[in-house]
Amino acid sequence: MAFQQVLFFLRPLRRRLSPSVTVLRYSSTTRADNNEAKTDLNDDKTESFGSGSENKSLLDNLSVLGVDVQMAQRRQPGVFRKIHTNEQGLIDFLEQKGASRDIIASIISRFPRAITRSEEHLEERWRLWRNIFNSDDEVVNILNRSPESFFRSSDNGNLEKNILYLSSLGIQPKDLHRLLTMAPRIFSNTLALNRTMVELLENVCMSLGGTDSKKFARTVISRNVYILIRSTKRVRSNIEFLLRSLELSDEEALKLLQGHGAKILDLSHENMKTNFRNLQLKLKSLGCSQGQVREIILNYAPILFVSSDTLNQKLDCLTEGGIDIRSIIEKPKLLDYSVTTLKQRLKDLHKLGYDFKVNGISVLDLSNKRFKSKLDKLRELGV
DNA sequence: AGTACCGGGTTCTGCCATAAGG
DNA sequence: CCTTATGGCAGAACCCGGTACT
Repeated sequence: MAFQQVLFFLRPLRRRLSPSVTVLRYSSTTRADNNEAKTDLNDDKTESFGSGSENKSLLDNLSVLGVDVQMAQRRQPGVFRKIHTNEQGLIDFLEQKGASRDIIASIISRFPRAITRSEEHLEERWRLWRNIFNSDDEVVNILNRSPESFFRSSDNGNLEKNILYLSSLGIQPKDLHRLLTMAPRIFSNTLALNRTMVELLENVCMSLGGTDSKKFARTVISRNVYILIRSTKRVRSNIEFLLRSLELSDEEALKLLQGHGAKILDLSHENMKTNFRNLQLKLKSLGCSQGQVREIILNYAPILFVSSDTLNQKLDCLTEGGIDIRSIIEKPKLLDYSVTTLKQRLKDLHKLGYDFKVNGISVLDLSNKRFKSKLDKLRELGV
């Protein structure tokens, strides 16, 4: 560390800031002054400034870059009382990976502790991420989106173990890529935490009489990449709730959880219950039985993802548009589409005198492109 | 050719609480 | 007391198109 720090201070003054920025934001002191100041402070044997005082040169360096120092200090005050920081190393490192200065400033603003990571640490962590990603650009993108996911943990060994562990479940590189892209926090979880979630899934599988619990866990995780950033408490309550309230047989449960059911396992538990109750009430008001509530969920569980208000609106516009609720229960996937889209389609079809009773409702469940060409064909035939 | 079935893409971070370590 | 590392939480859709089937 000391050696690293010395190198940092002795680094030749490469002017990285554009002159205009320098003029605008950096008036009285120079970089050399700052370095000198820091070198002096380095002789001090303490690791941090006294309570309340902060590293002035660090603040200057960062504000020159365009870091929102106020925000950064509010988020992680401790970083600013440290004597040894590696902000220039981090800046150089990220710049060399293709990050713009704006991105770097934004990263530090949102996760200041990033500047405490050493050169070796950064190199190693980047290397591990790059094993999964195809380019530095992809990594930069994720860092810009979620600096915390990359920088929160200082434990590269754990990161490596996570990758090995997930691979050992049979998760393929393509899916690892999806996991790291969509839920990068997974890789900063401790191995133990990830393992706990996987074991929860495996236990669920075994308790349902499943034979390949690894495959079960792998499938559920691939279906819903957010599972591993949720608490086991949440996922467990959701699974228990679904099994109990739908009175699923083992086979039904295994099928549902490895299919579209996986999508809703990361819902907040209260939300799942609320949406479930609402669906029950709404269907009841439309004259449906409990069995039909079960049926609609088994046909497409992600309708539990739709908030009460939105779901009611969708069902209302469909039933008012002359669609039998029973056909919705059979093909609930069209509830994926927005209220706006559904209304527009109903209007278009109504104009053409489309009869849902004769022709079914699957016409509503098409991509925009397909729906348009379908409309064109109907017009040709009809007129 | 038209339809049914199915799976995938997007971006889901930023904050707080607490344990761990000193 | 301080810090860092880590777990957990809220909030809650919409759409596209490949391909097998008919």
